[in-house]
Amino acid sequence: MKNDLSKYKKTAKSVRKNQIRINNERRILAAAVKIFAGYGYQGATMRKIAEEAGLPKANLHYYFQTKEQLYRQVLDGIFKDWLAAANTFDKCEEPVEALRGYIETKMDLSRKRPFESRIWAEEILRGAPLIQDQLEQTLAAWLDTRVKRITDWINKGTIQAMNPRILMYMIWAVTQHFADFESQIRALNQQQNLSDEQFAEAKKQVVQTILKGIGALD
Amino acid sequence: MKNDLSKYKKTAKSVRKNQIRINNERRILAAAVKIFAGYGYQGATMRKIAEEAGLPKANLHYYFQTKEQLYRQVLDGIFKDWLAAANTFDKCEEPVEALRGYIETKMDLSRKRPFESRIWAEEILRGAPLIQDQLEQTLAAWLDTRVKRITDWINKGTIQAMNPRILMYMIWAVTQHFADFESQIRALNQQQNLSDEQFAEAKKQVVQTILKGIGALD
DNA sequence: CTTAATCTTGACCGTTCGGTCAGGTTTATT
DNA sequence: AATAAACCTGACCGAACGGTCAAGATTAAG
Repeated sequence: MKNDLSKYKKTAKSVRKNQIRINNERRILAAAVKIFAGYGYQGATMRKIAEEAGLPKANLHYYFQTKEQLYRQVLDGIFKDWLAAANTFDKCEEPVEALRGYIETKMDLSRKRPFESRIWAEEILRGAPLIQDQLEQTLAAWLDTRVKRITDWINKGTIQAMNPRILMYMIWAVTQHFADFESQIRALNQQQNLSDEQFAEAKKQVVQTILKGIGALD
Repeated sequence: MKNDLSKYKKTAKSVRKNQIRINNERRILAAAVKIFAGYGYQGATMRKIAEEAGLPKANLHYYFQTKEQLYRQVLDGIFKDWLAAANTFDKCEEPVEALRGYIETKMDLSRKRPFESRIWAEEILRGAPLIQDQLEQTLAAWLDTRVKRITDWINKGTIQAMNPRILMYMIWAVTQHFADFESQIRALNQQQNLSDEQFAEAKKQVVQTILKGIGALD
């Protein structure tokens, strides 16, 4: 009992795009993430992305008009993941639970999707030329909400007095460091990436240090 | 009673270079720091650096043969500052003193020389193509020494048991975040860079959180 | 003053970049 | 089967890149 969309020809096509388009856009975006993360926006070339995707360069321009548009779509995807990582934070009532969940989620994101973290980092490093608006509006509003929750905890005496914004900056800094500075950590770890065990230890220590540091533990 | 160097013509010239050369190399390096930090290695162009330095492009190639050599000299300068920041750490006997001094020094470095921090960050982000050797040798040895000191503190029971390397990663991550992610912090602070007061507050909270987090305070 | 060394620079070069396009092929619709 | 829409791609383009060079200007040395 499948939906009959035949009578909505054009509408259906714009909503549920051709499978060819869906597949190729996905392939190109995946290749773009890899190349942008590895070389930076300027260092990445359409040719490299095309090679990674296994498509001719001209084909990329058929699906994405310009390099900048392709880059923007990559950034948009990353931004959504960024915000979605806060679900754990919002679900929990107590600071220990909420912050532990958020830190762990951000650490897992660094581990599983380091490319995205590096693209984000480079964009910010360059002064956020393409996502400044989103930072000032969407992210600022997002942060305000969480700051209010943390302020409530402080007022209730569950955690010690502090500046909630600086706490969030610290959490972002530490968790994303394991993706963004991976090559430095590798060089300091006998040229080996952190093993799963080492990363689990790092995650535990990060949670412990921050939670204890704000007086939410012990 | 000044030294007579006239009879050491060539030697003197190679040791104490012409003032013209000294001045121009300094100008070019200062311009390079600014441009590399603002645009990244690939995004920076010799023309932009030349404009910033107020010199013709060909003149840059007279003092620095290639863009890569210029970039290498910039990186070398940053690396030295990086290591020198540990002086405070080494001078102090007690963990609270030593770590507080090191964290504060690194925070001040982020505040006063954000360009250098961003160049370093981008180099690591790209996989440290030019400084991998220095990371694996000089920085690894530097870190080993400090890890031993922290391990001593742990064995003496002055601070709680932990992985000293992860502690250092956390310190680096947080302190450098204030330089590397400055544009993000600005967007979340009513489009204003942190004031001196706000930065001082951040510095205090970072020190407090980390020291308390590792059980060195309270 | 003479001469050698150093410094300066506009013009130029080969390469690579992002992007375009015409014309062919495949897929979907009737 | 016929037509239209969507997809594919080699060849090409102007612009900008890092780098070179020859010839002139300035500085230092004897």
